[in-house]
Amino acid sequence: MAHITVSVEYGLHCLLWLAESDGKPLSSRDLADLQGISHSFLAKIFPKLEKAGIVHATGGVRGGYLLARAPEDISVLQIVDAIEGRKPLFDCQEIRGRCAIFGDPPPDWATGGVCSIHLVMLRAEKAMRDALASQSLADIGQMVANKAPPHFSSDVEGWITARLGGRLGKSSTSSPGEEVCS
Amino acid sequence: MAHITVSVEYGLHCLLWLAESDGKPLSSRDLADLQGISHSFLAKIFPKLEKAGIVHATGGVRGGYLLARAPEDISVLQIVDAIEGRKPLFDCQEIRGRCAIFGDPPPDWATGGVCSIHLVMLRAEKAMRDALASQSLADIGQMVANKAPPHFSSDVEGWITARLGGRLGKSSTSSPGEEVCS
DNA sequence: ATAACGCGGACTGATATTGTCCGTGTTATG
DNA sequence: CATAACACGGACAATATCAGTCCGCGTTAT
Repeated sequence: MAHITVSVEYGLHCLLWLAESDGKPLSSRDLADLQGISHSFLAKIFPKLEKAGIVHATGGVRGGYLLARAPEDISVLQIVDAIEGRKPLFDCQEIRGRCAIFGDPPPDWATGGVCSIHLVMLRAEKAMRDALASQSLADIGQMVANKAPPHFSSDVEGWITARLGGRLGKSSTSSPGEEVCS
Repeated sequence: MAHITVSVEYGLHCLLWLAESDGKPLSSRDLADLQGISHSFLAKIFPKLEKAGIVHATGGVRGGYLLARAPEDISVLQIVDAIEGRKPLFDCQEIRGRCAIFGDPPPDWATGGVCSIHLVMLRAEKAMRDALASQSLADIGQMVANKAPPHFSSDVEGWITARLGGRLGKSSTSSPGEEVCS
C-alpha cells in the first residue's frame, strides 16, 4: 500500500507483455493467467489505460488489447498517471493560515502564494515525476530482454498460440519462433 | 491521504516554530493551540521526533520541546523519515517470478537482481528523497521569514510569554520584542 | 500535594486499496 | 442464428492505513 500501487505494477507488467507480443491482441484474461494475477482486478485497470490512449481495445470473441503507441513513446509516468489519476505526493492543509495570532480572515502575507512547506514537497514530487518521465516502456523492456535467455521469446510465443486455441501444429512450448524473437 | 501525510505537515510546522522561538521550550499543547490543530494528535508525533534526535524533550510542569540540533543541520528528509518511518514509494510484489511459463521454482535469471520495474521506481524514489534532503529546516524558515512583516516576531513573542503564564507586565500582543526578532 | 508536562497503548471513524461478482453490449465462430 | 469470449461498468466486501480521541503512567516545577 505504497504511493505507487500494485495496480500500476500489474499494468506495467502487462504492458511489457503487450510490447513483446506485438501483432495479436491479448485479452486481460490471457495476461492475468500468464502472470498468475487476478483477472477480475486486472479487468479494472485496462479501461484506464485505454482511456489514456496507451492501449487500444478490440471487443468480441477474439478481442483483447494492443499497444496504441510504440513502447518508446510510452513513459512510465504516463502509465502511472493513467492508472492512479495524478495523485499528489503531499496534500497541503494550509496550516499557516490558522495561526492563533491572526484574526479571521488571516492576513494576506500569511496566505498568499504557495506555502513554503508545500513548495518543498512540490519540488520533490517534480523530481520523482521527472525520473518516471525519463523512462519509457521500451527502456524497461530492454532491461528485461537482456536478462532473458534466447529461447524465452519462442517459449512465450508457444504459450500464447497454444492458449489462443491455435491448433496450427504447435501444441506445446519449445518450438522455434521467428516472429517475436529479436 | 497522500504519501507524505499530515503528520509530517504538522511536524514541520511545529519545528518551524521551535526554530523561531529559541530558548524557552514549547509544549505540544502550546504548539497545537498556536496553530489551531489537534493536541492529541500532535502528542503522537513528537515522541517520534524525539527518538530520531531532532528535538529534545523536557518533562515536568514547565517542560516541552527544543530543537536538538541547529535548523541548518535538520533536513526535511530526516523529518519525513522520523515521522513516517522510511515508507517505500513502491512495494514490489515480484510478479516476474509468477510467469505461467516458468516451473516452480522459477529460473534464476527471472528472479535474480532487482526487478526492472522496481529499479525504475527506486530511482524515482531516490530523486524525491534527494530533493527532500537538499532542503533544511533553516531554508524553509528563511522563506517564511521573508514573507512575514517585521512586527510578527514580537507578536509571537508576546503570545508565547502571555501563554506561559508570564505575568511580567505583558498581557497582550503588540508589545515590542527585542529577543527573537532578527 | 497538585497540576502541567511527556510517553505509550487502546480505541474509533473515515478513506483508499484490493479484490470479487454480476449485468450489458459487442463480435468472431460453429 | 446461437453461443462463447471479450470489454466495460457498477455494486459490493475485506483489509489496511490514516487521523484523531481518550486514558493511565511517571516526572517535575510550583
